[in-house]
Amino acid sequence: MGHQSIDKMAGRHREFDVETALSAATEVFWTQGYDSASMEDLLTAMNINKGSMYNTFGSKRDLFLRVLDRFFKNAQHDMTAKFEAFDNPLDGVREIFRQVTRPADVKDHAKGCFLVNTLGEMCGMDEELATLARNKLLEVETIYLKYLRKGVKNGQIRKEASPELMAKFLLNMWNGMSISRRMYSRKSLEDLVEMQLQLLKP
Amino acid sequence: MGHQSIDKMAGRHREFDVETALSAATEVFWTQGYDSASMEDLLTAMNINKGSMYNTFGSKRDLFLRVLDRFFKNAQHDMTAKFEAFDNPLDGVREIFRQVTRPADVKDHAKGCFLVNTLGEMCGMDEELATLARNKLLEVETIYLKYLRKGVKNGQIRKEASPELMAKFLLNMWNGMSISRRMYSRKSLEDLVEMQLQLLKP
DNA sequence: CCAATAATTGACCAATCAGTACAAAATTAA
DNA sequence: TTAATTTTGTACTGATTGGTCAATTATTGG
Repeated sequence: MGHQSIDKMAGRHREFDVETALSAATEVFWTQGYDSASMEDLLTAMNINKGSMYNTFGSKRDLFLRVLDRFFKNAQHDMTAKFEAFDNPLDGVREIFRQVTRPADVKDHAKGCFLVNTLGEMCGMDEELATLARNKLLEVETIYLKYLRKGVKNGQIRKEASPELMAKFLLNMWNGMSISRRMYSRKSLEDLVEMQLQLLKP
Repeated sequence: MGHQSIDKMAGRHREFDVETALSAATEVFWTQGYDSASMEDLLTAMNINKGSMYNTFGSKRDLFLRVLDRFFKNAQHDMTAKFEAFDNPLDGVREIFRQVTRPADVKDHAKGCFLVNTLGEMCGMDEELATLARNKLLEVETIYLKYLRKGVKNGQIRKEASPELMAKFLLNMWNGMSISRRMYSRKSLEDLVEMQLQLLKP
């Protein structure tokens, strides 16, 4: 069966690029959610046929798992890169939340955060998928924690509050903004970020 | 056709209580979301037949509109009552967020906030329903604003920040906690509330 | 008692859902 | 060239979707 490397393998070659297809599928799942995204929507976006999809990915659910995993790994890298680009973790946080206040495409506001959406859709419905999304969000929290600790040491982050709680606070802020961006102007979102960041300053 | 008062009306009487049925439908829509809630799920919970439902409410969508409206009016009353029960608006806010940190039923954590869920599910998919949920959340914001202003006058709320921004902040906090309650312990949620409430204190 | 009206019931409907089956096409190893 | 293997394309499947319809039942006013 499928999922093999292309070299030294008998049989017809795959005609589509898996990464490109996963990227297209991500867009569909992200904008529509898991349930509302139909196989027809997905196949049209991925520009492949049913046979190719089931042969390569297994099922709609398996495709979603691949998409979710790939999305998270990218997010993890982006986030870490943003923290590493600044000496002060506060600036890293600002840069991360710039995705929310000033997204590349204005349409991104309606999409929100893919992990938050998935947790919201699946919690109480499909605990396996909910747990997957929840654990990835908790990994985001541990990234916050790492750089907050560094900032506390350097006197850039207040040391009166525990880094653990401040990390949870940042994730809660992210969760909130993932919803609030669907209702507020850029100015309000920016004001909201700066106001809340006060809680991290020494 | 239907929707009439019971007195002075020819024809068979309705055998079910509309409020009870709406309450049951609310539970289904709240836990499953609009799309995932099937007519079968709804009819089972409401304990009525298809004909009765379509005769009384019109369609799945119309039923949802009734449910959403009824839910919001109840929430509006509860919220106002909680603010009115305390002299200090900070205590009103604490009482409102107690729904999140200490819900009547632990299962409520998975349900989150019905308005937040609806905005999340519908934004980018069904703008009419999204706008409905968004506007109701914005009405929640104006309730916060009213009592924050009162608190500023009484010296209970800090006057350095604008009440408008603080109201947005509270709604953002609500949005965030509606997601975060699906991943954090009661203790963490309570710490999160108290930490963030610092931003409102004089 | 009868006509009008309205709620209930369950059978029915077309559309859509995720998923399968299988033949045709393309590729490698022998 | 041939056998083995894999991908592709499409027709098909059974289940479920929201919604309709008409017969039945219950009620009111005349």
